[in-house]
Amino acid sequence: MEDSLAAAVRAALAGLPDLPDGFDPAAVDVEFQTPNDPSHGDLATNVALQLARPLRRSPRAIAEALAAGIETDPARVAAVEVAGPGFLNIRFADAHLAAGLADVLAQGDRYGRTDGHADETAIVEYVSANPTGPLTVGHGRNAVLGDTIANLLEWIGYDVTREYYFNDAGRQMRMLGQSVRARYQEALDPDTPTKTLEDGLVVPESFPEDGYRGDYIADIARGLADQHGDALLAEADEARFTDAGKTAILAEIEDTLARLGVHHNTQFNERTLYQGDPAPVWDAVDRLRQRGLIEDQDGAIWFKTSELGKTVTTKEEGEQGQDVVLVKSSGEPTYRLPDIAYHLDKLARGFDLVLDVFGADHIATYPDVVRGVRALAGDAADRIEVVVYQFVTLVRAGEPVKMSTRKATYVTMDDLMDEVNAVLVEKAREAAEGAEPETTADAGPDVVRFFFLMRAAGTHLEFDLDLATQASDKNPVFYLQYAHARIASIERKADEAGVGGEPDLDLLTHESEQALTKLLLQFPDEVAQAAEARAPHRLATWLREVATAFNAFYRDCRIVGEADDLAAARLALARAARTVLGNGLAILGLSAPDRM
RNA sequence: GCCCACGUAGCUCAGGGGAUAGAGCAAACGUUUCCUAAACGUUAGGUCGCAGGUUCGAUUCCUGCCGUGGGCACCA
Repeated sequence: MEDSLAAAVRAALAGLPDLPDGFDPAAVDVEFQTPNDPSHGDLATNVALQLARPLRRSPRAIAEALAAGIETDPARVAAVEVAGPGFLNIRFADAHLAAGLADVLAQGDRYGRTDGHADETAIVEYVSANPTGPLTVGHGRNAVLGDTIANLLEWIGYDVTREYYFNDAGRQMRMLGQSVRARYQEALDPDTPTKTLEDGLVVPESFPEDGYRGDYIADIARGLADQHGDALLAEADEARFTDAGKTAILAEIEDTLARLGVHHNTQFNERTLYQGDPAPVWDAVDRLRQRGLIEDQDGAIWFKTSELGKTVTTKEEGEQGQDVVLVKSSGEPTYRLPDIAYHLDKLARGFDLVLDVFGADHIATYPDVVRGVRALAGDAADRIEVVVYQFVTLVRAGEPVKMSTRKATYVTMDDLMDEVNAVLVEKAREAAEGAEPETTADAGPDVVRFFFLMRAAGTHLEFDLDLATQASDKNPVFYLQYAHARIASIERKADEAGVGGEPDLDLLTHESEQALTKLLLQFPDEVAQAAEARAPHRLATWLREVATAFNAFYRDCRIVGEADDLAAARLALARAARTVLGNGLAILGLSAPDRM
């Protein structure tokens, strides 16, 4: 619709007399917006205001000439009006709305999909939590964002691969193994000598200074003790313990993600980057070296990012170039090297879009990785894109909870979902006056998902546990779901009453009917915009408008009990609204209940 | 100190070069003989952090300052 209107505007422009030399009407970018004020029509363009200077004419005069010269399809456009300083306001014809509505119903659960990126592939990397502990609230925001962005990309045509990258090499994994091993010794022999850490925690003497302190470590160790007795004490290194820890923790993470409705197609193990001949990481180093971007110093391997424009500014020395370490003098790579190799791998797999979702703590690190990739893969590095989200601050009893997996001061996603769900079940029980409530579904995931999705990724998210659980029945997710359930209920009632048959959509002339219809027709555009911006919260915000518009329609227009033809038309509109709400909820990864 | 993000109603947040800046919660008052009241309506609430700049037009873009959070290791 907007494309054809833009073409019509350009055609009208071309027909204007006395155009200045060198002015190309075909090159004018005609943009439309939906006015906030319905009296300004259904679509508006400010093209006349923008052309005032190049055409050296008043915007109002341009707008009037365009309005007079534009040719539009009377079946779709009812009026083109000039307003204000020179806006061109376009009003849809009723037939356009009826045709659009029929299209919604025909497409059903595919309505909203567009093919702007058909034949393109994308890989979205998200969660990628190291298997050193349970999934925390911070990981949860990553998981939900990544999963939903992947959904959005699919809806605009991408063939999407959802990947989980495991940092299963390096120091953290060794630390995990040593932590498990220490707890294993303790499990076998309660008299194992202990020490007290800074924060007062009493641990076995062999427990590493910054080991992982959560109870789950002791649980895993106890499992090993039960299964193997003291046979593992003779193990030369901690590999066996690392493995046991990793396996157990991954299984737990998988369960939590499944509960959240988050899935991946592929896993990528960091370890594989060190395997093969040549191993991808060392191959990357060699190739960087060939380009003169490597310098060996103090036994470490440096990446000469200074030659690629990286600078650091200090008060004493001003601005100067800065290099970064790829491999420490210990022989152990920093995160940068495997990350470079990993992204090269993703590009080599041929993806058109390589999207990473990660927390604000990575904000300063990815440019180094991209520099490395660009040095070796050239402009293909442009396909790499990053969605950075700010951390979730958890507030409990008015106090911020500082989260650290290692120190075991964290709230897990499961805890959070359990807590939310428990409160909801309790409320449902009260509402049912002591009887068992009808619904027993786990509401935790929907509430938590929506909470994470309703805000822009880049904003700090304060999650007040007390408030979130206390006010959880006010959570806007229920507003959307309730509207969906309400429509489903109406459809059941209408069915019983025998409402149906081929609807005559031209009967939908009520203000509330038209307002709702216009909103529903925006859905594909809203999805596409949210997807292009990698911004799920836009869809979440917009869906609320749909629910509100439906509630207004519900208030003003009855279905069951009205004349047959009108009832059938309204039922069709209600069904279209349920289609949009249902599809929107599906993209956000939320359930769309038929009753509540 | 340097880098990044954010600063919009009492609170939590949308919006974004354009016409009168929005929503939810909280506050006050209403709506149920009728398809789900988890709903709907009305009222009240604003110097869009501050100061410059660009522009026909800035809350939106740019610069500086202030505030908040995060990052600035041969940690990831």
